[in-house]
Amino acid sequence: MPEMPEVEVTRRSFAQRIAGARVQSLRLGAPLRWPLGREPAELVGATVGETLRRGKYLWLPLALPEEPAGGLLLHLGMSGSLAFTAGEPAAAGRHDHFDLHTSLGLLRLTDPRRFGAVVWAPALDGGMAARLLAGLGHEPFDEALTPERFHAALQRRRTPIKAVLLAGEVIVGAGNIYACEALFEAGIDPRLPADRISRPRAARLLAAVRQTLASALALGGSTLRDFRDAHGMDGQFQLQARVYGREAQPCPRCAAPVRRLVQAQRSTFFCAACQKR
DNA sequence: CGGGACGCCTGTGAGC
DNA sequence: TGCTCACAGGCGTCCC
Repeated sequence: MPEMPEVEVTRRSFAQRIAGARVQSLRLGAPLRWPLGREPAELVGATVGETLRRGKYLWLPLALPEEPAGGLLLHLGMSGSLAFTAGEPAAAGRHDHFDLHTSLGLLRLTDPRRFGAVVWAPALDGGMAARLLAGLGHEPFDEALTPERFHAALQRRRTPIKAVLLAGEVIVGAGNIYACEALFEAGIDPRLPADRISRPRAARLLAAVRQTLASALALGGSTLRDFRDAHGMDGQFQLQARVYGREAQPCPRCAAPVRRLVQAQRSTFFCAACQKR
């Protein structure tokens, strides 16, 4: 699934319902991206805290009686989704690779491609979690990320702006869909080296990223194939994508055909007429 | 070091 | 119908 809106929509759809639950058992399916890093039996009896999000990661705090708090860092990879169900859980299917049975219900990770991860860490800023989160940029709605700072960060990269957005080292959360959409909204050619973007255009891009992500959040994210929130609901943003997945269709602004090219091994969709270098 | 390619996996849809 | 191929929302790692 997995850009920031989908992860955040998922978080909101189960965080309140699982908070305070007592862990009863864990079930691991096929290996995910990394090993759990902890004996599952040792987590039985832990109390679930408030689920947080950092970038496209979720942090599920688990308080154990006999040791300082730790938790599970979850990532949904390309094809993962989480479901939280109270009551009688369905039997695990072939793509269900992590089950957290609790006193309030079952949190289940379904991930056909298994690029996702569930990793134990002693703290959000410790162990494996610290390593994985170390290089992340600002949260998109972090007010500390001013247009000036955004522009200054872009000035330090010569890579195409699309790749800079995807890398998440300046600003996290925009994956392939939203990076394409934000660049379209800002009228910026995805091939433009980041350091050639003027201050006013950087400000416009930052606003476009925020507006695109906010819009996707409001629409429950994008469901291209498998994304569902933890209630099993589809997202709707994909229905209003302006360029993503629309190769050869008319640009909604100028009617020129939307083009596709490959950058950093990923498809980029854009309008060569509206998006300027 | 910045920047780019690779690989992890499975599923789906297009084209033949 | 059945096969092969390209492609898919991410990201850590390795190489130059």
